[in-house]
Amino acid sequence: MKSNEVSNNREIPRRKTAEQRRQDILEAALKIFAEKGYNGSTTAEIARAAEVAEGTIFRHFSTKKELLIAVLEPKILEGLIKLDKEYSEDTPTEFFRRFLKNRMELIKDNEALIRLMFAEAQYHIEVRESLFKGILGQGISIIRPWFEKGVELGDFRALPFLPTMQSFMGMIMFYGLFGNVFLGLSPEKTIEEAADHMLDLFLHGLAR
Amino acid sequence: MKSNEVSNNREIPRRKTAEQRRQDILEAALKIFAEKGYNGSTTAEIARAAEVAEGTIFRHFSTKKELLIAVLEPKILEGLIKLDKEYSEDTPTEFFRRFLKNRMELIKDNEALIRLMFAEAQYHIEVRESLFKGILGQGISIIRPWFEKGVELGDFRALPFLPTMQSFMGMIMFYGLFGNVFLGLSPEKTIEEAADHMLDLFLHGLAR
DNA sequence: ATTATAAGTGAGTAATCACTCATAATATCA
DNA sequence: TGATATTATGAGTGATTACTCACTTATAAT
Repeated sequence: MKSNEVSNNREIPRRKTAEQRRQDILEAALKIFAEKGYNGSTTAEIARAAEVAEGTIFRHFSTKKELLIAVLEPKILEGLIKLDKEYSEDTPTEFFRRFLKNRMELIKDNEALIRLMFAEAQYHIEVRESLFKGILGQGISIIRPWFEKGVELGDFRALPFLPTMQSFMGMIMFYGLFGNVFLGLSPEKTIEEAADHMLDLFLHGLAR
Repeated sequence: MKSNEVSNNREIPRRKTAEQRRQDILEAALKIFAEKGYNGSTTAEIARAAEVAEGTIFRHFSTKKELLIAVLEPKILEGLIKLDKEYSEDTPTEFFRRFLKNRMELIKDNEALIRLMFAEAQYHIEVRESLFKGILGQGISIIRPWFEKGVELGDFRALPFLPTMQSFMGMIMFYGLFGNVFLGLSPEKTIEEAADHMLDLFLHGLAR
């Protein structure tokens, strides 16, 4: 019988599964890393936050850096897949609205993770590559056909694709990562509102 | 007579001025910090890069953190002032073009500094404040009257100021900090071209 | 029950780090 | 030319850190 199955009246400690421990450590590591940066965090502190002994970390991850990679690597793609069921009946404009909202929500939901990713991407090549493949690259390749469709239909102007996307991504990223911190925007604004404003600006511009 | 003044034929070491030494250290520190981050850099390494003894660093800066602050603090405002001579004859649109170009050049010229600043702003309040006051805040306050003038003249739509600026700043920052790295944009494109494209997009939008 | 395996622990370790300080080198002043 | 002040030096220091390992505890297999 599996020992974790049913409560019996013996008063004995029940151990979490190895997988659960791993998750505890990952969760704690994300928290600490996001707070203090990779080099500013200690394995002792992470262990404390995860409520495990320091040695336990190294049973699950052979080095601190491997822990960082594990924190960043897998989660990224989770939220991206949804969009891949192509709503092929959408107009390009409708697609952009959906995409924008999805990304803004994704960023808000994983703010610590993404912030950490951008910060550490500066110093670790692996992270940089992961960031490009995971967030920026995926976004670009999903958008591209819709962009081109929009141009064909005459809905969009035939602007150069990559520079245009760079600006678009910049708007989104900056909103999620720095917006509320630096510009003191009212946080009670919903993502919905913010997304609508950004889309309006992106599609129609500031000029009358 | 000042000892550093004229070359004489005695073969003796000439000491740099204290100020010059300070600059050497600051320059080296910027390089190393930008490369590896604050916590990833060691004072020994900075000393080596500056070609001074490690102790010398601490004669000029009492702590490593003070060195970081000194690296970031003063330079920021240098490039900003130019714009303050108000070209009051400009149209709002012309102002935005000038502003955009100025900021993009400023970012390109100080890429390491600004990249470092954004990275460390996550972890040090002083840096965060300095970033807001120095780059983002200044930009916002310079733009505002021109934005309002543009709305009054009927050149611009009456969009909410801060969210609009957030997107604008996002486009600029992302271009400077991540654009070439992540999106593989052709680096032979001049800033001029990039700025013109960004302004076009910002003013008129993607939609036809 | 007994044994075998997997998982957890935390004191210990070698390396590294920011910072100090006694000494030396250079510059300034009398 | 000395006397004094300023700046530079780098070996030394205590604190911190990532990682190890001998050992304990829990679970699975026989």
